[in-house]
Amino acid sequence: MGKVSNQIETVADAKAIKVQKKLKKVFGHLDPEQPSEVCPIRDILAPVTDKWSILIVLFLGGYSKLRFNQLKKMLYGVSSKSLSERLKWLEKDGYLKREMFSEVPIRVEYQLTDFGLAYLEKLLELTEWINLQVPEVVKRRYQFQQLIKKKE
Amino acid sequence: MGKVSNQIETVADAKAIKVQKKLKKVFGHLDPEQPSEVCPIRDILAPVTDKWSILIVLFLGGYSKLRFNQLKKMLYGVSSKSLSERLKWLEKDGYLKREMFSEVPIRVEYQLTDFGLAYLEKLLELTEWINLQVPEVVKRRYQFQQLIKKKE
DNA sequence: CCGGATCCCCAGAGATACTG
DNA sequence: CAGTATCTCTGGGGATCCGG
Repeated sequence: MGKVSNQIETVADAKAIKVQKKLKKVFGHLDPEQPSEVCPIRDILAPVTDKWSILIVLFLGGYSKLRFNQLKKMLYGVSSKSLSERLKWLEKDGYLKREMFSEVPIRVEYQLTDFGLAYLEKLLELTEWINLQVPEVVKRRYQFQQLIKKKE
Repeated sequence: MGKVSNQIETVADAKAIKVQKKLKKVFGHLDPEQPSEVCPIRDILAPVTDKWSILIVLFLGGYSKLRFNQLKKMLYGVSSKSLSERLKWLEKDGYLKREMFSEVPIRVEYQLTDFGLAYLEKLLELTEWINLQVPEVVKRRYQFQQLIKKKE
């Protein structure tokens, strides 16, 4: 039994070592004392993995072009301020382009760039996977809640 | 030229239609008036795509088991409160398991579950991709900043 | 001592009203 | 219509405390 346990540990450790190599590439720094100037996760990825940014990219993927208020309706619950900020950020990093038409009333259209489309692909892989996991996660949350209740 | 333009639009639209089909699966509701009870993005995915959660999963992937303060050092900048909350959330949803050893001093180890390892795989795909994009994003941010300065 | 929990405080998100 | 301005207030960080 100890042998089996050891084998399992070895497999897990071998896996961990592979991941560590990838981590070094991604972080550049695994030493917290000497963080690299730009952390891919903290500075590049995380700012566009929040709820609104993900929804913006997915909906722009699904509709090609969308106006400000069209997006706002689809992302029900978002404030003008948050939507505006998220759009500005996504534009700044090159995920989407903003086109303004000086008509009356004014019209502004947002559309994914090639870079945005590449990000969309990654997001679709992630969202399709999570979609399959929803029932299990909901179940686990419920079970966890029951455990808390028992303790009280 | 109009013809070329139309072709491009057609290609983009065909792409959009494909994405729309996937969106319907992921959202369950594309009608904001009738949002589904559980939105995979808002309720299941987004809570674990924040900066700290991503880093936690990646580091647990790289080290198999980690104690609270080990994690805290690796995630330099995180507060005990935030780390504690994120760990609790990730445990609740089944990404990791928490093992407590009633020694003196107390020892608590965190380790990814199979579900957590599956999520790790998805995160690695995403982070390896973003890692390749870092230079371009940094460049675009700089250029955007220059544009703002010019306007001022 | 370690792993949090608690309290306090502030930046940032949200709601509302307003404007080019 | 597409945002800003303003106010509010919650969520997250820092410091401190505490049970095991």
